[in-house]
Amino acid sequence: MPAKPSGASSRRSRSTGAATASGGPPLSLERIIATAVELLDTQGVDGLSMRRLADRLGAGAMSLYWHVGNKEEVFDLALDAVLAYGPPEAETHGWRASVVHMLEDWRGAMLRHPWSAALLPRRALGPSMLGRLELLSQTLLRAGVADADLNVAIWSVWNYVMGATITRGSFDRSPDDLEAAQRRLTELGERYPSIDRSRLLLDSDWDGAFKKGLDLLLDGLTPKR
Amino acid sequence: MPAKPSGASSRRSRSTGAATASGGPPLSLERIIATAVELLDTQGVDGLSMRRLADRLGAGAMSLYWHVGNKEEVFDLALDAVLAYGPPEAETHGWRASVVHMLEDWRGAMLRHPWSAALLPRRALGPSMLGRLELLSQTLLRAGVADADLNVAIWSVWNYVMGATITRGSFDRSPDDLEAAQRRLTELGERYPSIDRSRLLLDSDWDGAFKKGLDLLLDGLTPKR
DNA sequence: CGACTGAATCGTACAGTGTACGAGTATTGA
DNA sequence: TCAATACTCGTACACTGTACGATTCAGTCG
Repeated sequence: MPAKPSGASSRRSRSTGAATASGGPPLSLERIIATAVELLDTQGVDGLSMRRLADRLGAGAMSLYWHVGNKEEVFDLALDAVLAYGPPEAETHGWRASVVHMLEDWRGAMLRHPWSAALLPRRALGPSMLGRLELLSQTLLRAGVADADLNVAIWSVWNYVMGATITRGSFDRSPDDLEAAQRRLTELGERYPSIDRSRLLLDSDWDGAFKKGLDLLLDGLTPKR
Repeated sequence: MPAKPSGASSRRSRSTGAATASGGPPLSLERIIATAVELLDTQGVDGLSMRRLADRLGAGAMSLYWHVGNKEEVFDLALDAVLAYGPPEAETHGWRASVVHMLEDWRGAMLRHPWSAALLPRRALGPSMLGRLELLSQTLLRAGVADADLNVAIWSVWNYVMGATITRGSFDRSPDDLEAAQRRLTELGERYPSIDRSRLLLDSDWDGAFKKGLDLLLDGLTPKR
């Protein structure tokens, strides 16, 4: 029985060259995850199957299991890859700017990869998310948040970003779909007059609302001086 | 080719009696959905398969498809059943109380059925949710929110409830799991000192934080007098 | 009574899924 | 040259959603 790396160490195929005997470049964790992200981006969560993933890599389905323990691990790694964060080299001015930068980058990443927002809460926190939380935690402390209030503050921010992004992502369907939904609403106008009239499903400045709400939230969470 | 009801009309089995020939009560949309909710509650989203559902109903798998178009419809109907809302008969005092009541009821329902929170953003809005949104909309208008601010206000509240509930639900795993996660964090203490020290993954007064944040949010959204 | 109709149930079959198992191959080190 | 290691992959199994068609049953009409 061979020793699967799966969780740790080796796995890098030094220079085996040779490729997969059918010409393509050799398998590797990096390539697998990159292709998985591609597939997820184009086909959605249900579009990712081990066989399709392997096909796209020019490999047999079972070959993936040398590099990866199971499908869930593919999700975890893809999620973590997409959520990686390197803070900007240019020194940011003040704690507030660095918090806002990280959060908007986070949100941006989830919107670029719409499957990620819905997946994130269902998987354990990976290194990328832990790193972001650590940064957030340190920055809030630096901003003067008391130890006792820290957890509440962190989760408030987390909840805000997740809620806003998941919702927005779910309304990112084609305009046709939305129009259809709104039309259905109008047909039942007697039942839902108010949300029909306000065109709730159609007119929403998501990005503006996000920034505004975030400012308010940060104001409320940090000590007023 | 028989005419499937699936979306409309008939479907009620008048008094066919006879049952399923194997004794159980006859199939019906109500029974199917009720059993689906049971299954989802006990086995989670992945635990619901058409065959298992049919087994539990003492029926053949394909019999379900007389009452339901496909599996997605089962999800939609289960979700809607679980999220139904009848406002309290006792007249509530003021708009604020009625908003808070509806939102806490909503949150309570999602926490009682943990699969629902993660599912809700991925499905179209059903009658129950539309009804809740309509109520929210009318109440906010009554509270003095301007037409132009209405959509932003509604979505802010929605985002808040969704974010808080999805996150809390995802941390509702067994205490053992959480302990393990925290221990892993401590092992990597050098990497994540701050969130390790604050025991972010363990100590969180979700319910208290929810109520507090909601109050703040409503304060910010409604016009100050 | 028999013929007919439509509602409802269900068995079989098919394409697709994740992955356990074990055989196969290529590359390395002794 | 031999053995170990790293890696690939074919086959098989249990399970999924559901298309299709046969079957059963209740009720109505002639």
